[in-house]
Amino acid sequence: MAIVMSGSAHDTHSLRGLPLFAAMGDSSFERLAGSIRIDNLHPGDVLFRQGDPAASVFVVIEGWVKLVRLTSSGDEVVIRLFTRGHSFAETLAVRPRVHSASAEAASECVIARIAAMTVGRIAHEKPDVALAIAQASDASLSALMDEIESLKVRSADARVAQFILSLCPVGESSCVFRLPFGKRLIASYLGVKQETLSRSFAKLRSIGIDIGRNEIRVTNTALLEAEANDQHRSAAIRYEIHPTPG
Amino acid sequence: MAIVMSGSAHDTHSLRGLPLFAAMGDSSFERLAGSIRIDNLHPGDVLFRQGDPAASVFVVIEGWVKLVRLTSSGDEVVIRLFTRGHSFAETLAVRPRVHSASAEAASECVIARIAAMTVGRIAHEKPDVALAIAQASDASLSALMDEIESLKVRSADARVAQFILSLCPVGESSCVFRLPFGKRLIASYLGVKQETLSRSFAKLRSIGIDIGRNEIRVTNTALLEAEANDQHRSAAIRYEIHPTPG
DNA sequence: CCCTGCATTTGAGCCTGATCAAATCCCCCT
DNA sequence: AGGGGGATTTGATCAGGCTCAAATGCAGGG
Repeated sequence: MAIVMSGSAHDTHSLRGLPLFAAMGDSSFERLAGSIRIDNLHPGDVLFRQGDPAASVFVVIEGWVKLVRLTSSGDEVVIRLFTRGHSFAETLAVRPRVHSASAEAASECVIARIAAMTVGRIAHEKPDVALAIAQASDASLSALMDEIESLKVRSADARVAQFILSLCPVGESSCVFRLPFGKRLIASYLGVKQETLSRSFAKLRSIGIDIGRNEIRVTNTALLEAEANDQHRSAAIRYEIHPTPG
Repeated sequence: MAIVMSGSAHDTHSLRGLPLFAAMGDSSFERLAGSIRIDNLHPGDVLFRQGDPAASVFVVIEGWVKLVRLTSSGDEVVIRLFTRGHSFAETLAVRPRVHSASAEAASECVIARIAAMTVGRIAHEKPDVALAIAQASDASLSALMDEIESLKVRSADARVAQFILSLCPVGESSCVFRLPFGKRLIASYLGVKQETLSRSFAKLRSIGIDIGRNEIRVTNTALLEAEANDQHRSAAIRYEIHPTPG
């Protein structure tokens, strides 16, 4: 389970498969590999804070990292959750800049970290590295767009269902797993209050989703999927309901 | 006003200042310059559709372009609005992919377009081009994060105020300008219904913001800013309100 | 100048999700 | 086993924003 600190051969090999690294050539990866530092983090450990100058590029190997912003009114909003394979702060390696959000471990986790300067220097020489960065940020872009779409058109219940669904292993019609982090965090990520989240969970129980303190049991993924797509209110067909008027 | 079609010297010079191009070196820009095509678009003109394979990289020179997604239930959500200087679909030049959203002119506009293959080819040789792409996508990332934050914590009224504010020229304490596009679009971008938007506008009238059919008159930017930050409900101080309990 | 069609506004009522408050439940420590 | 203390649930109520529906305003065509 635990991955050894300091890049051993085994680490290096498993990193190679993660999107950011998979997108670059062998020689680029080799050059980078020597500078990769592996860290084990505990929930709450801070990777960087909003306003800090960017110092590293990160890749999540195991566990979860939350990206949060402090609002002017003092509360924190979760912008995004990163897990296995996700990289972040990659684009900041390109040109020294300040982080526009804070990152913090949301669970026990293992992350790879490379000094931004190193990545930047190599990226300036090897286009494939720069392109890998661009590719990774494209993935982020898509993820954020999904989130925006969700926030704009889906109900809180649907977002909750969608989130649980995203935690289920793909292809399984039923599954049991544990929540990787607290419900407080889930609520903030989904943009709802904790009480609302709790009530949402309660509703899900009626379609065979059982949410305990730390454990989730899904008996039928298909039902969950339907819920995530807002079945019930707003039937899909809205236009063409008028019998030819003229 | 109109910029000449087909890259004349003048075009090239003005393009150079736009973020995407400003971030690359002279020689890279020169190579790209020959492949830039300038297009004049009318509202509704489609640049690409969700699902299309990416063919070009775009930069808005003048006017507005909307990035929209079709939801499973058939209605369209505006994900983002691009205007002067914004580039999009840059990251797709890196590795041929499919667009995850559609882009369409939201007003009369002028855009620069470069074949994705050309950009991709050059980016593979010249790191500064790849880096310029990464930088541009970082800007997009920030913008999307702003939007997410806004959707999660701000009220509809605050978002509306914020939007109007974003249209005001910076540094002016009062201004008059016209809406670049319809209110229907604004509503969808802000994630509210048209009726709600209309009522929001009505409220703004009480603080000196007059919204006509096409024209907006702002008498005091500061008031607008306060509104955008959700002044009134939820006063900033929430903690430490208990007189020492023990 | 009137008419028609569309965009926007306004009204009334409802529903989702927030708020405030209290009750439980768990985990962990002693 | 007993007792915190935080996390979660539940209840009651409120309000922001949506829905349905109708009125009004504006622009182009005849």
